[in-house]
Amino acid sequence: MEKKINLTSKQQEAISEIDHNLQIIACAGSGKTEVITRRIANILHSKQDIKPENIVAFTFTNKAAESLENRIVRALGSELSANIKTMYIGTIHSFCYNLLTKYTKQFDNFKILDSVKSHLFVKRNFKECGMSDLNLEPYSFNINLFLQCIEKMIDDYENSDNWSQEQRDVLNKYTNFLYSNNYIDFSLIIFETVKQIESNPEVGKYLSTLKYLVVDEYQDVNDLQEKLISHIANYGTNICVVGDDDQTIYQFRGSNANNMISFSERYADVHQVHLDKNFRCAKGIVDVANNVIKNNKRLISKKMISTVNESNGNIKAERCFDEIDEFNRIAKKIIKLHNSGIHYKEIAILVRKGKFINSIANILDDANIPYETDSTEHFFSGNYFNRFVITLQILTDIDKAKLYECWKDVAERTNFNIGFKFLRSCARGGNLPLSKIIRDFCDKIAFLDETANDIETRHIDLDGISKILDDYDEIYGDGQLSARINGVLKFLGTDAINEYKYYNFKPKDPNADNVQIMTIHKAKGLEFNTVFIPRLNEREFPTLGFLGKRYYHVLGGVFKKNKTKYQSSLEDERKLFYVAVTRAKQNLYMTYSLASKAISYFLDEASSSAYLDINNNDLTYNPKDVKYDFTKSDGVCCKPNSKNSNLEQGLDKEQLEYKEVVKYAQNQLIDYYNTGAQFYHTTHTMLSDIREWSPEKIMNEASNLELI
DNA sequence: GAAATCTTTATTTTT
DNA sequence: TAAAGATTTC
Repeated sequence: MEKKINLTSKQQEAISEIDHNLQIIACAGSGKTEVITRRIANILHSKQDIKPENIVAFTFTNKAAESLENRIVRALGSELSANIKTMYIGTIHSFCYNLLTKYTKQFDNFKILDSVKSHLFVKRNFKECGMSDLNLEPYSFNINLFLQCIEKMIDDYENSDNWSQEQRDVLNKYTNFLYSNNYIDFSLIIFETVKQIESNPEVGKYLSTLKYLVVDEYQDVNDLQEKLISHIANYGTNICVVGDDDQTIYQFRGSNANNMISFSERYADVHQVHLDKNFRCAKGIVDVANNVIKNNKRLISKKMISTVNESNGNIKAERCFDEIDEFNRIAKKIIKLHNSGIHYKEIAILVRKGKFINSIANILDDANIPYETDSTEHFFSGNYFNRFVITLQILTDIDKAKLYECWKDVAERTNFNIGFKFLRSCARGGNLPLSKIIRDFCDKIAFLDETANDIETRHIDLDGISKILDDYDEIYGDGQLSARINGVLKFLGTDAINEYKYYNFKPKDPNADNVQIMTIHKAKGLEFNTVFIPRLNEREFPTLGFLGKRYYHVLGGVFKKNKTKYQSSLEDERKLFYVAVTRAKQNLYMTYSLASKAISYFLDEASSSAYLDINNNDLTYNPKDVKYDFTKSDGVCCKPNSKNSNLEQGLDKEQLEYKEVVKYAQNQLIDYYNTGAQFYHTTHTMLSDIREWSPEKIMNEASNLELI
């Protein structure tokens, strides 16, 4: 957000409040980072005894930390920011890691297991980690499920008296085995830090030097993190929390908006400031967002106000045939916008589910629109991934022709021969790290030849595969080469794709002019001139969610009783929609499909805003040209007699079915199937049969009965 | 035509 | 594990 010269009185109030605990309730686009920045600058300017090292600022991500630090440096000027590095600006996790390594003997040279390495570590030592002691059936090898259980137990440790003895044993087994191998995971970092604060006077001494703590994105803090914050507050530290309970979107990780709501009750002497002016979004966009979020039961009442006066913005919703049609229309619209002078990088496509990113990317490829995404699915289906896999295979099964076949378009024959010779020598003996083998091979075949036209992709792909191989070798590096190759090939074939799903292999280039495709979660805190939100159908957004065996099925007991704690509700999905909408400065384009499920509730709710222009009518199609996939889920329609039916009660079967078929028809193939619905009602022909018919047949049958 | 049974398929992600 | 679609059985 550009720097605002004129501060509102509320912003000024927050910046000046440095003597009491402070809660800033900041709506989207309210310039909260600017306020935090200036407040910290204000502290350093007006309190001579406060040094940067007496201030701590928690951010949600490392990226956010970096940008906050840059802004503080700018705000302070060169003299005051000289020892800015002594101020802690970063995530809660790194803060805790620093404390543990600095103030404890036990953890002073521990390594962190991130989610990928945890996976590999547990896979290798599943018995020692206690995995076989939990009943994960029928998924006894679902490591993610096991790790989920561990994480929830750590979060809930306070109540461990209410767990079964077996569960306490499993957690002990897991932590002890990690610690005996000099590893710690992310949940344990905070857990152990809290323990240290409670017991280690050295840590207490350090905390008492902290005079100011600022917590950004406070609405997404979980209970363990909140405990840490309250411990710090006990040392007399001034606490300032900033957040918006309407933007809590990480409840599945334990984000607890109640922390936000009850802050002023739990902390002494709290001053509250509401920043309700949105400097980002045009009036219409704010109106749409307000009209949707008002359907949540909100405990902190507020109403966001747009201060953008130049235009009301363009807010459109469009009905499309299906998913692919939606993405094609988006591509067309992007070309139009770009021709009218909007940069690609000012355009974002925000999706509820990561799985759409790939097919959107393919369509943008076809339309020659440059884009950027950090979905790694793209990496695993990319040009070079499979070649690396084959190259690794060659190490256990020498096949020169096969190898040449896959590299011949990028390698000269002579270079290739040198590379092959090298691979053969690796296969014979030695124990080089796998990433070194691949890198050296690529070196020898001159893979990173600077004249290659896709040189950037080659660099990214080689870095990506190296990272995966290094992660693998960190856990399995002591094995025989052939065992490691077989293991890593298995990992690459199945688990790696899931484990690296949201990992950014590719550093973002801020100067590149690319359309941004990402999940809404990733768009938190960002803004774009134009935002597209596709797939606004029921059970897509809001998503159906909570399927599959979950941690509370495994753990049962108190975990089952409190399962809603991490479950996302309709209200949580609405918050996510709210976040997506408020990323847009000027243009907001939403699409939904006719040929799948019913229209999203949220689009319905948004339509109570006069600014939303819903285009339901321009859908012209020739039934002969359009192939509908009736084998897909039919959304609102399900068999009333089904055991699992979730249809509302209180209607008789016929009413119920008629209601459902009309709803189905309205949402799907309006004209033809509306007729189809009447036909159903009159003749009692099975709905499933009608859905097999062509539109022509329906029209024909219906006219025989004079239904049209 | 209804009921029972079988089959398929299941979010979001930071550190 | 559980929802919902598909298929079979009665």
